Amino acid sequence: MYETLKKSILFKNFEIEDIKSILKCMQPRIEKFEKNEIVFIEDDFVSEIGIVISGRVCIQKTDKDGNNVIISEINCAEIFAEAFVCAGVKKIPVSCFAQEKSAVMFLDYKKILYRCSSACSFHTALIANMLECLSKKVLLLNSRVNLLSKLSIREKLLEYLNSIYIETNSYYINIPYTRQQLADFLAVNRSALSREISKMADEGLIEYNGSEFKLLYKNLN
Amino acid sequence: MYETLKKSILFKNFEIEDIKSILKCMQPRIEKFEKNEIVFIEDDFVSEIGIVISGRVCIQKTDKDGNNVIISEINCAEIFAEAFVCAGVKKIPVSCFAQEKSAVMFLDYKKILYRCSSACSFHTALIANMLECLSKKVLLLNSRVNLLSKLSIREKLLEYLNSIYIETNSYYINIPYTRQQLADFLAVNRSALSREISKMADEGLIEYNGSEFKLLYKNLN
DNA sequence: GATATTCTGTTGCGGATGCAACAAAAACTA
DNA sequence: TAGTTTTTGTTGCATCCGCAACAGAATATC
Repeated sequence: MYETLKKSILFKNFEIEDIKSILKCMQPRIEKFEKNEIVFIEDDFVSEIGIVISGRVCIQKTDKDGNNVIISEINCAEIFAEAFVCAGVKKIPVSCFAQEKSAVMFLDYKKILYRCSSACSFHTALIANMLECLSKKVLLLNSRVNLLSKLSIREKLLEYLNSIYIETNSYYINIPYTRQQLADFLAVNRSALSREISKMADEGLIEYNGSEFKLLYKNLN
Repeated sequence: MYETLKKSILFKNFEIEDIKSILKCMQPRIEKFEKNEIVFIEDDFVSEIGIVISGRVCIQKTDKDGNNVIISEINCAEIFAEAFVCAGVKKIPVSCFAQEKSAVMFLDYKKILYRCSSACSFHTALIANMLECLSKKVLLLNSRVNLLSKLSIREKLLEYLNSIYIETNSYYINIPYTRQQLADFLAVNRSALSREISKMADEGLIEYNGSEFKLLYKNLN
């Protein structure tokens, strides 16, 4: 667990021993979730920051027509709910589900922000890391806005695949979503997405098999 | 100017005298812009946080097909570019234009983050405010993702008008955008937006005149 | 105040996509 | 393994919306 925490941005530049003593002071709550289990749901009162210790969770929102949107995927060592807690929002406007069997550590945000006697020396570094977390989340959401503002399903999908390509630098992409989830992420209809994917395969832009994609158009230029 | 700064979240809980001494230490750069003038443009090297002293600027992005998206509007006393600077992004992936005649103060982010001899006592409070700025921006972008994930122009527009209604608690809404800008904000085609707006007026949902809207559906329930 | 420019609404057209229904494939369960 | 459930791809239909073109209104420029 400490190895995972050490990888998280929140504990960047901390040694495992440091993390241990900070946690001793913060008295985090650790909770385990089965696949598809609710971590929290819209309108819950959330006052703690979540850190994924193992597994993977997903932030999403369902509107009154039943349309579901995946806002972001939170992987191991990543943190979530920090912006709402940090901004003092009580009733959280999104839901969170475990995508697979997961463990989550919850930290009281106030204990990060305000000095306590023993964690005092780590305090400043923790806050600097918190700034980094938040600003990275802003960047993530910026790219999300960028994707969602594309007009066609094809453009959205290419934008998404491209972002993974840039991250991994590989033509072979394995996405962490089912078709329905991918549709929810791109904010499009599932069957229309399937249709577009197979059309793109017909045109020789991509090859695919379930959640595995190969980018062919990347070879062209 | 100091009155404006005092209103900004970054200088929350500061007295004007405090702000003056902080600024003396930070040596900000103040620049003036005419309407539609470029504040910065995509791929510029940006290392300073912007605060709008007067007027209004707009963060947007144009893709390779020439489609323009308005990411956010930055009003007087609000700050911008902070997330990119804070996250250490050098080449900024968005552009910024003055929406009207404006003045912008640019602050070196490092001088906020790292203590200097004279501003030392204000340092902690500044960073706490910075956290608030960033978390509020995350919330803003979250609602933006929520809006853009709506399927139809009508839903997007209603989502937008509703958010303003909640903010102002008034049926009478005056939006800060031209039609083209509203279309860019909702990520839809301008003429299709105009069509939908007049259709909604035909159906008695709204009344409008240019950028003035009256919500009629709000009276129904 | 005259002219030029920009903004807005309107409309026809065609294509993209949401939706529903269904069948095949895959994954899960007992 | 057999049966059940979930996931995925396919297709027809209807409609929404992007696009282009244009005209009138509003605004800016001189």
